[in-house]
Amino acid sequence: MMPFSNVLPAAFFDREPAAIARELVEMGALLVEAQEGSIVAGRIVETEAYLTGDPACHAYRSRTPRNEAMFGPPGRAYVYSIHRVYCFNIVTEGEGVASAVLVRAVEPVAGVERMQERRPVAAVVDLTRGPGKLCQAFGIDRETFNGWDLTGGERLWVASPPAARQVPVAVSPRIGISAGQDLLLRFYDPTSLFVSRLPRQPVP
DNA sequence: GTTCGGATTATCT
DNA sequence: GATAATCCGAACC
Repeated sequence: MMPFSNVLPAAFFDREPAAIARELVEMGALLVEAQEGSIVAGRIVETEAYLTGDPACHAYRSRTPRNEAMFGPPGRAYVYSIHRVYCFNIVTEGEGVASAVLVRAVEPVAGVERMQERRPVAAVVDLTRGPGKLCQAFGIDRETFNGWDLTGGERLWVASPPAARQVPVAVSPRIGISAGQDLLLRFYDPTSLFVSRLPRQPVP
């Protein structure tokens, strides 16, 4: 049996995105990329939710070719490029509702050598700590994977872990946005070395 | 057609 | 922590 085959179904993603973002970290969900002869997997340790009516959401202003995938059914991928880098999101809620969960970091579980082929860096921690980095390590690009059905268990999917677990979850504002900074929609495992940024120090 | 800015990263101090 | 790199997409004219 193929490892990491407990594929999360569309129903899991047909819910409010903040709850999904939190649960993916809490349950230790796995992001899996497989082709013949190779498999790459990582535990999701950092996510952000982007909601409808949220000024930081790409679909806040209007429906455009760029954000089209976010309006699709739950459990699809929304991949976009920024500063010449790809970011990977999972579309949430029903078709026609534009919301998503951004996966910002994973902790490698399998296929480190394959990741290093795609992203030659000295330190393993630099393979997948950050949204652009993990896309490179997993071979995720917009052309192939924007709109990809992640619930089919083919090529790229999200799985629940082989053994149930409860990961601690910390909450903070989202990273790198100018609007919606007051919302606490970033979720991460505070014990993971693969989280992209430590919490900002409180301002006195 | 032109302008503007970004859900980042690498590299510098 | 600060900043340059760098280019695509969206908005506006």
